[in-house]
Amino acid sequence: MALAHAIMTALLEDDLSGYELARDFETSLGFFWQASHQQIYLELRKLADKHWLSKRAVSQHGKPNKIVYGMTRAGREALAEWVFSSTRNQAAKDDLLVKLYNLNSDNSSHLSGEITARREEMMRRLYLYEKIRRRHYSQPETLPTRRKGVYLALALGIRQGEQFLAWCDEALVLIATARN
Amino acid sequence: MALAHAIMTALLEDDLSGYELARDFETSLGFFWQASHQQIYLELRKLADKHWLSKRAVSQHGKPNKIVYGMTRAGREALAEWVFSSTRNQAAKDDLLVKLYNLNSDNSSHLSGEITARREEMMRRLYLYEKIRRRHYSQPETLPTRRKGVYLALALGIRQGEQFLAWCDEALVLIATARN
DNA sequence: GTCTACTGTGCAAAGAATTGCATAACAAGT
DNA sequence: ACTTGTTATGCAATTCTTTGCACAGTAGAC
Repeated sequence: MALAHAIMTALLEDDLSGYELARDFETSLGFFWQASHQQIYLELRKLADKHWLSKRAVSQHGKPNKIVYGMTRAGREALAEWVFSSTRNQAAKDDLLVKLYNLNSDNSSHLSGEITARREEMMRRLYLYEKIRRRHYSQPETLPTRRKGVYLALALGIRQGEQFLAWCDEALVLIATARN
Repeated sequence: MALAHAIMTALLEDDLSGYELARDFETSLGFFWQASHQQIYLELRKLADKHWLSKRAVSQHGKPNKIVYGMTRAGREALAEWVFSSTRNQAAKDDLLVKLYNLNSDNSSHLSGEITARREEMMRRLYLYEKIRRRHYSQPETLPTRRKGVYLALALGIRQGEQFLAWCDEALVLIATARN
């Protein structure tokens, strides 16, 4: 049920269409909960059927029309309640680490390549994170409560990201010695 | 397809039954790829049907009989090939972070509790990690290639785990100030 | 004897997620 | 005119994962 709640969380402050949500998911909440547009559109319809979201068509000029969703009172209540539910231990699924268990001299250069690619992706992401932090969260203690939570998610992303970069460097060095 | 490959990876060195695999998944590879026993049993049967795994019944005394699976030549080849496939960007789904986006004075003490619980779980896990590292991976440079890969997965787990602990402390402090 | 815990394997239904495809309005460039 | 790119929404099939249940043998405690 968490996708539904992630979507509602994203709609807490702004009403958004499926397309806008899907795009936002690539940059903010989506860092902590990925979803494809198919999933999002389907879930939005389900949530509207449940009356946790309201739905309205918006005509646009210069662009196709869109359907904008917003939180209802029932939705807000359901979301608030969900926060109190017990959190299941998270996913933790990473192909790359499973692949590393299979490291050998044949695949070491391929795996180095994968790690390098991941490193670069993480660099880009960290750059974004840092930009957001500087811009909106430079003084976390003074933020209103809800924003403190958002800051903390960001802070974890930054910590983990930086650690990941350091790990990539360690890994690349160690794998390089394995190639001989 | 990655569950199949995670299972085969676990079977690279030892032949195991579904039960043993499920148990091992809770402590080693399972740190990077979680799976329930239902999933594992099903996947094992599928893999045996595909002839990527061999299957043999083993009678035991003092315990129910079991079915032990082992890698076949075809399985090893398929696994080796899979390592070269492109790795999709990983899951990244964490309820707790979505919940943090909903932080407010009502739920702050609940969320502190969740974070505390996570922190303790991570402490236990780190303790395990460190034990394994000291015991088997104290000198990574001298390990045979494959073991270097396993070490690297462990090293990432340790780095991320330590960072997570630090983050929990940061979060608990910040949330405590939010409660007022 | 009965209860609890551990070992061991499995089915079935529901829910979540991926993959591939399909459609369509409009803008801007060639 | 034609192609490319962005905005915008959706269906269908398949695969993956979770949840709940079921069965069964053995050991040890009470």
